[in-house]
Amino acid sequence: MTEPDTLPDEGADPDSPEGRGGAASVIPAASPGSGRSGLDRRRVLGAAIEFIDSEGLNALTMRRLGAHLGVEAMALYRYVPGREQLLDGVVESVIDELYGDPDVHLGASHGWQDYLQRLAHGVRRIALAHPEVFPLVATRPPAAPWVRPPLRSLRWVESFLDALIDSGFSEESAVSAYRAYSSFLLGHLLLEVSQKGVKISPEDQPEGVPEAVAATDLSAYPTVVRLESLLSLDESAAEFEEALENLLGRLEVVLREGRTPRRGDPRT
Amino acid sequence: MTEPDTLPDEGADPDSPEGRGGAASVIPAASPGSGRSGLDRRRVLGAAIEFIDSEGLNALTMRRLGAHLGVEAMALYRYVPGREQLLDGVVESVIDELYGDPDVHLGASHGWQDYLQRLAHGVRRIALAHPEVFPLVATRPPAAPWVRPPLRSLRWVESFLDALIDSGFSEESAVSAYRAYSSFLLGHLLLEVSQKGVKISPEDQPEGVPEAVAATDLSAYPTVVRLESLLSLDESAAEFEEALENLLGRLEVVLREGRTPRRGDPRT
DNA sequence: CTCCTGTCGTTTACGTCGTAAATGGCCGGG
DNA sequence: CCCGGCCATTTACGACGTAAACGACAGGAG
Repeated sequence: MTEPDTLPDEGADPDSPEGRGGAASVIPAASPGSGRSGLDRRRVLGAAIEFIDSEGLNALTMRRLGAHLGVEAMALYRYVPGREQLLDGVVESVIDELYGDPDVHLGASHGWQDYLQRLAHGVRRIALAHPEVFPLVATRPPAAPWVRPPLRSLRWVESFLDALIDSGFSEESAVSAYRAYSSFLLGHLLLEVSQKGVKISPEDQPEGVPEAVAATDLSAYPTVVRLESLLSLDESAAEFEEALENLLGRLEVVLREGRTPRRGDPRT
Repeated sequence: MTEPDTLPDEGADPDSPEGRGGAASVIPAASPGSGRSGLDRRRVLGAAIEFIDSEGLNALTMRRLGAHLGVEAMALYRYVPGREQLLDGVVESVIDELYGDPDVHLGASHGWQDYLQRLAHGVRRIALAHPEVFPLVATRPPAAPWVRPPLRSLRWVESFLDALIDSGFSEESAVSAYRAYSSFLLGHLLLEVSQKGVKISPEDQPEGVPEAVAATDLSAYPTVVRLESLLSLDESAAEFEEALENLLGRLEVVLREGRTPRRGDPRT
């Protein structure tokens, strides 16, 4: 399964925003002249993403977004029906970045494992590029109960199912794989970005006295204290990779044995 | 009423709110008389949870919560510093319901697998009892980077690590298990509640003409259409169980082989 | 050139929000 | 009896989302 080249030696995360060519970056903006004014739905959505990335989700208001675009708040309503739909548009735009990622393919031309691996890393790249937006991707109610985050578009669901079915999966197995894959991506990536957020977010504490900070009393939790350095290690990339490979392994068994795994079946 | 009969055999979900004795239910409220007035931090938090469960997260405002308690909004500020901290308190209260769950233990007295299984189901019960609150549990920035949702309290982290270490896991394996377990819980439960939300949420559309509804054009997605019935099946309980068992299986291997699994190691 | 019509951003306005500050009722100990 | 502390209310302010009316300006038709 070749796989997209992987980690050189230690550390370097291939999905981190700086660590790659530049897919999963900002929206190019539609207008040809692309000068200052000339609003546009794409531009509004792009500015919203940019704004959330840099100021945080809570800071996004119609008025401020307007100001960011050099325009009054009400001008935005010509391109977006309201704030909620603006956020929906943001979510849609962000996952649409997948289409622009040259490493992610819509079909399983190099095998389903390659397909799933590339797709997973593509989504991870997006999550890491927009850590403040990803929780929105994760929690906004999907259009239909069977469109699951983070692959929130019919087109990707279709692509996913086709890829697996074309590769020999039964329809049941493909659907069940879709569910397992969604859970896996959502859990790992949401945890990873929420953790990333905490590294900076605790609203810069301009403590006059850096000593005696309000560090909660840890004496009741000796194990946590003892393992603090282990717990603080950021192994996101390795964990992601390992969980992904485990999932692929499970699916391989399902494919080989041609069945949907069921409770009560004898193991392996 | 020993449960309103529900699905007879196949489906009965042991974690669904009706399907159990009654752990993971509302807060008992502290005051003995427990009549009308006599505000209280516990009561405020309890009312907030109740309110979110019944009206949705977006509907919660200080003023409305006040009204719900028969009180003006400003009265709440005597018990809670502000809206954000109110939400933090809600999250904390909700996971504290774990302590009241007789099926969840703090130690691994019946083996680590029993411990993890009970804990997982306890959290799932909470998620299903408060589907509108759970996204908050999942996305609120945690206190420290190594306190991961959904087990957002030092006490549970301590309990988790101790349980595994006491059962023979190395410190590294215990930490790595903690991470994998968190991802698993978060992904599955968030997906499950978000899906549950969609079943009802699409703001009741009082369409005059039930025909020709704005159903998006599905003709471009034949596989999705063909598999719609499969996709719509709600197999949450089984998926959860299967993924949990798979995780336990992985951990068993880690424990037996006394190592932290690493990329590149020969597979089983 | 003038006028008409459509597009698009601005102005104004309203109701609601979170919350700081001042106010007022009540209650138990001197 | 009064009086200080507790605790809910009242009042007030700035920011928010958005409905509605209002210009400003462009380009085609006469």
